[in-house]
Amino acid sequence: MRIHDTLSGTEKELQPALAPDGVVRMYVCGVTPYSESHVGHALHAIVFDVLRRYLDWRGIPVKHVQNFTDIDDKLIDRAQRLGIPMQDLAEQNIEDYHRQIAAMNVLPAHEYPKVTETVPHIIDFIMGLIDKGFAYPAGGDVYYRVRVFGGPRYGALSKRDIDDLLSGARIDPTELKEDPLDFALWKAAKPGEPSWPSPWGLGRPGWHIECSAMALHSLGEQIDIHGGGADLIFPHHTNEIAQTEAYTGQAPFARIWMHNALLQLGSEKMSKSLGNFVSISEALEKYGSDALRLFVLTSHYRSPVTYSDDALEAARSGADRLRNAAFVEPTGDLEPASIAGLRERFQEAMDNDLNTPQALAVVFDVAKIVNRDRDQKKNVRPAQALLRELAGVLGLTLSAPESASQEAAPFIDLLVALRTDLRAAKLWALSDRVRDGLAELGVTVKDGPEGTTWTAG
RNA sequence: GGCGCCGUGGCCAAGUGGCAAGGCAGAGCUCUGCAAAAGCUUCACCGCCGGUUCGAAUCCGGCCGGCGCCUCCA
Repeated sequence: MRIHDTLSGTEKELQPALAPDGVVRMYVCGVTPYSESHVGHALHAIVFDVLRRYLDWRGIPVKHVQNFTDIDDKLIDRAQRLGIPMQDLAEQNIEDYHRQIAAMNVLPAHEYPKVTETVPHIIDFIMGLIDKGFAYPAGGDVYYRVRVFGGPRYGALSKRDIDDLLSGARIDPTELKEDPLDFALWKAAKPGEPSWPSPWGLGRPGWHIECSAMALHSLGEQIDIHGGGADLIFPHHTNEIAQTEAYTGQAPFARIWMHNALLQLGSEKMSKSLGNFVSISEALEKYGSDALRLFVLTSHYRSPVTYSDDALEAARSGADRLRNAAFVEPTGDLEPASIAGLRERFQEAMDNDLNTPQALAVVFDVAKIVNRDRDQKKNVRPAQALLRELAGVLGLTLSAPESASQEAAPFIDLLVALRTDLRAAKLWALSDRVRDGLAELGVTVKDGPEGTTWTAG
């Protein structure tokens, strides 16, 4: 398959994998767990989950590593304000993250490294950079020499000129940088901050070094795919390239840099620091997992999407349509309609830089065939099986609505049976009263040629 | 200021040289006691202007209108 690579600006063929075992090495930058996850993180998780599922489906083995940056300025600030240890706060939010992505049917990564568990590797990494002249200690800090790495090479990912960056460089008079462009690999501890011993005294890792160290140790010197949100292109991924390529002497660090566009809310980017976010749990409660996924996947991962209730409701209706088709009673036995070519169309779309909107169009086409076969008394099983298979690659569950309660089911069955008798007696007013009453309680009753069915939820 | 992106039917969104996928919403019909679900039919010439080409939504130039990033951020 082909995936757009941010560094070259072109689509690149994914295979063959770099590693001799043929396993695709995929490192995805995860979250800084200082607060609840929002739907922007959901989009990110869904995009890489779909890539992962698709590779699985194609039989391409993949190792997916996603980190938690659990040492961070905001984490420290917030923990201090709450009066709890930084690690406790991080763990709470990491647990929340795992819960939310599980609720979205996101497959867990194979590894979830944390900075707090990587500090020794990070220190080794920084020492290596110092040895090679790419980094220098100053005070209790250690900085990376951007200009030694090289301007054009440093600006390549973000397509910027190093001298333009200079104007935006953050200048903190307490830092002892040789050059304003240099960035911190290690920060000396301030009073009250969590810290770790190092050759440069007590301190903690800077923001970018953890990912370089984790990727190196979990996946190796060169990897196939490095992913993350588009907001990480600069400075985070830019600095990762500088660190890793300087340390290993190997280039490129990642064959494909894959970035998802950011989710917008109204016209503003949804962001934790802007405080304008919708949490994942909120969205899931309102619309459900399949609707959220459908919303994300109806646009291409590199196009920004705007979160809105209208869009989510439309997605929910679409999800209902797919689910209905998946639950059509497979009673027909005439020769089924041909589904030839649909699987290929799906694969072609996905191969083309994960074109999920086109892939979804195929899924909807399959749903249409299911419904048509049903209406024509044909065997719907082949189309239905394909529907479930392809929807599954996209991580859609198409699961039946949650039954209100198992205890209620026999009573609902009884009411529905009673209503069937009323209908047989053509007592329409009474039968409608039963249906309306059940509807108010959240139970939908449908009369079909094969009898009456009901769903709750 | 620098870099980049976008403008396709009522809404969302693919398509990036050969008569415009899909979803949601709407209309008509079919089925149905009614309803729901479903099927069939119907609904766009692609921001504006110019150019290249046998042919452009798709390439080039200009204009108008949105937006993102530029060291907190998926």
